[in-house]
Amino acid sequence: MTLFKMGNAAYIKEKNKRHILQCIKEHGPIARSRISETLHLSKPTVSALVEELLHEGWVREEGNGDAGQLGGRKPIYLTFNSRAAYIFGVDIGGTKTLTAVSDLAGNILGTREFPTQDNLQYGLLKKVQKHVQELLLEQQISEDRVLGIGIGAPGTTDIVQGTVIDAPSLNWHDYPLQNEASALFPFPVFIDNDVNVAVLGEQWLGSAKNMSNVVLISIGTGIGCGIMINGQLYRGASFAAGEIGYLVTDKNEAKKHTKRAFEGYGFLDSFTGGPAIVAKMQEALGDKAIQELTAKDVFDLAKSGDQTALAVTEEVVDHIGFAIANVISIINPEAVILGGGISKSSPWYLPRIEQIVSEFAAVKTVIKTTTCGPNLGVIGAVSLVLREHESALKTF
Amino acid sequence: MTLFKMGNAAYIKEKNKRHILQCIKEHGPIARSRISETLHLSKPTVSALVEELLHEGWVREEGNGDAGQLGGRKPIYLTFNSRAAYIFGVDIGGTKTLTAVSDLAGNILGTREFPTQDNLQYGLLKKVQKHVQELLLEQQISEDRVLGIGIGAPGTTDIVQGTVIDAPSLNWHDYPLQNEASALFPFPVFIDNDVNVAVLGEQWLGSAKNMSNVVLISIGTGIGCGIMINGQLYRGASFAAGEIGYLVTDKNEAKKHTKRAFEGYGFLDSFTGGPAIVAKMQEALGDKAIQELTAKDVFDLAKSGDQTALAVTEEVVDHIGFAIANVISIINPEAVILGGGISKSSPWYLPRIEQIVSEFAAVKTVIKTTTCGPNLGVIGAVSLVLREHESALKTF
DNA sequence: AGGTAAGTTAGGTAACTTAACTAACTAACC
DNA sequence: GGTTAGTTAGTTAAGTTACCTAACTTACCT
Repeated sequence: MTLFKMGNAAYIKEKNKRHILQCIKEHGPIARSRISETLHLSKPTVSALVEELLHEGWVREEGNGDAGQLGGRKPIYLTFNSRAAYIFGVDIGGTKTLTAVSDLAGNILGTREFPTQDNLQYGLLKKVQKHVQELLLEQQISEDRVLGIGIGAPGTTDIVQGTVIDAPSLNWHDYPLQNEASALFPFPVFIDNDVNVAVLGEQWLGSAKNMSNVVLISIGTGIGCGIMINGQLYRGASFAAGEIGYLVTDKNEAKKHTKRAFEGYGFLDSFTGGPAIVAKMQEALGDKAIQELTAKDVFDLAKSGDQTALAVTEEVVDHIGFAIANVISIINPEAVILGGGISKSSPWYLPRIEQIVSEFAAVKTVIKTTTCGPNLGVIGAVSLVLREHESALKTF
Repeated sequence: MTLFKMGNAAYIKEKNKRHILQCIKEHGPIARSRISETLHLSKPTVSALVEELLHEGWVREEGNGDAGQLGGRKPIYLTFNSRAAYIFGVDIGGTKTLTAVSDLAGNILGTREFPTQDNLQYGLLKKVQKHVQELLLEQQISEDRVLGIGIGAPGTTDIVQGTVIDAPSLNWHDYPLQNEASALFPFPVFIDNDVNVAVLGEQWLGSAKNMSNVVLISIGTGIGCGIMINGQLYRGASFAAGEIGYLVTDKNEAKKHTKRAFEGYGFLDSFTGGPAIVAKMQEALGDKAIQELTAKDVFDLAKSGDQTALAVTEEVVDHIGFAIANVISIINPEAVILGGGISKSSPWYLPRIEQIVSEFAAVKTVIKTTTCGPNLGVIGAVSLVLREHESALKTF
């Protein structure tokens, strides 16, 4: 990839430049003089690098501030130009695929979506490409102003090879997503697992803002978990970190099943997965089985007071609670964020999870729900681009 | 701590110097010219920095190598001088406290030990200090040649405050270990949890050599787990990462107990802890209960074929197996290393654990046992000093 | 001798720093 | 109300440092 260089003067200049840009981004309107103080860089250095940043469009001079009480020249405020470049985020979900453009601050400027399943055969990426072009036109953005496109895929993803190892809902196996996408877009493509992408989003603009160690647990079609450690996404030795669908929360139950029972999915999946919930419910209903039942229906029934549904969902929530407690005992995150489909009805089951966690986890840990809403996936994908993109400073 | 400086020329020089030293350390006897190639630094730069390293004693010129087939000047081989400085490692265990001196390559040059419990009241650190002085004398090492002393403590450790939050076996609660020790030694003191220290050791010189993502599970008095992620120790948001004594592997069993049952220790501890094992065995024996029974006795009995002991230990091993499977599903490490007291009898129960892991964990993962032997603790403590010590280059 | 490789010397460049400057403003005094 | 002193923001100029390239010496092979 990028040439291995480490010790020359250019490296230190770029590093300082990055720091200055970061400082302006974080500390809002700020004067050169203040940057010099906080970053322990000399005033001339800051001025020179800011000059370049101004030229390159990353930064704007935004009017003069007031002078201090004791007098002195007015500071010239610098602000980060979040419109210096644009980023595309794509959230490939089991049901729909969302495409969005955002500025550098994560403001979603426009979105498009289409049903995933209908377009699987014909070329899902072709459709995304169409939406990207529509959004470019709509928002009057020129291609060379786009930093890159981030894609979150619902399955294990090898970000080194750029392939989706396994995404059952899309029937993708070792699908070279990054290569396929790179052929369609004139800017860099970054891909990752949907849960990983979700933590990135939540840690950037959601309820895990600025937390260095945080875990997002997504409960939807399956159960998954994205882990951030030391402010960085942790993917594991073989991109399988956070596969909590395999957690065993009941060893006696587990021993009853043979290996076959879990082929392709884990112990916990067989209790908390959508199909499993429906099956359990049907079994409990016996001859009163309902046609076309979904997991959401079961939860809705439970909420409305149905005793059978309540028993089934309580069991599910219990399993999830213990799984979360186990994650906490191992990872000791600052907070656990709950996301995914079921997180909407969180007020109902959150107390039970909190209770289990407070009783059984090694440390008291805050449990929150996502705050990014339905755009979490695309926001995370955008964040992925910002984090992985090496040269977020190169002139263009 | 160390002054915040990042952008000046001195920084890049030190960085390059470190890289060169690292390169010599790793790639054995190596010529300046080869360093220049592998590190992409110019020959004059390498020569200048090597000159300094020679002066400071970190590096030695070790005879000339042979010239190449096509002729040319013979290379001057450089080797890392592992005797440039020395490090002390202290392993405070529940039963004994080991003190060792090592060189920079991790060679243990001498050790001393004393029973921990007998010296708790009188001043454990005073005794360590005595042993350190003895070793300095014995090995003819002058104080100012010592980089630091690393101490592994059997309990949750706050490495920022430098305190041991809780170490039941020593009756330490918020004990300011680092401060207390710093008062006794004329060189820097570094402290950490015994399990954390153990992974460091195992990753430096043991069976996890050079692995970036690895987990060490220690089964002794309690069960604990040290986690390395991206080549760095991961301690968690509140130094409680890896508290697998709290993992719940049987939610129905867990729900039977009230919170009180686990006060201070976790669900798994209540099945795999020494006292728990003994209690289970006595219960199984009924009126045939044995006086003065220890957990080790139970395992020994099981190994000799005692049916009651076999049943009890099998249950314990099962719990441990599922706990390890859960750790793997969450962390996805390159390998899991088993350590601690019981790891000696590993050939006996390892197959069962491997079976559970292969059946229930999300990914196939190698399970190994420690290879550092009884010195793992002190080697880890030495490694801690090497890793935490910022200025492993400052002249002295 | 001619070729090759290791390591050194000399000169140039690029980035930082400090010190001194200009610019712009407040406060206070005559 | 005008002048002067003090303060802060940002620029200019000179000096430092650590890197690089290019040309060299040393030492060895055939």
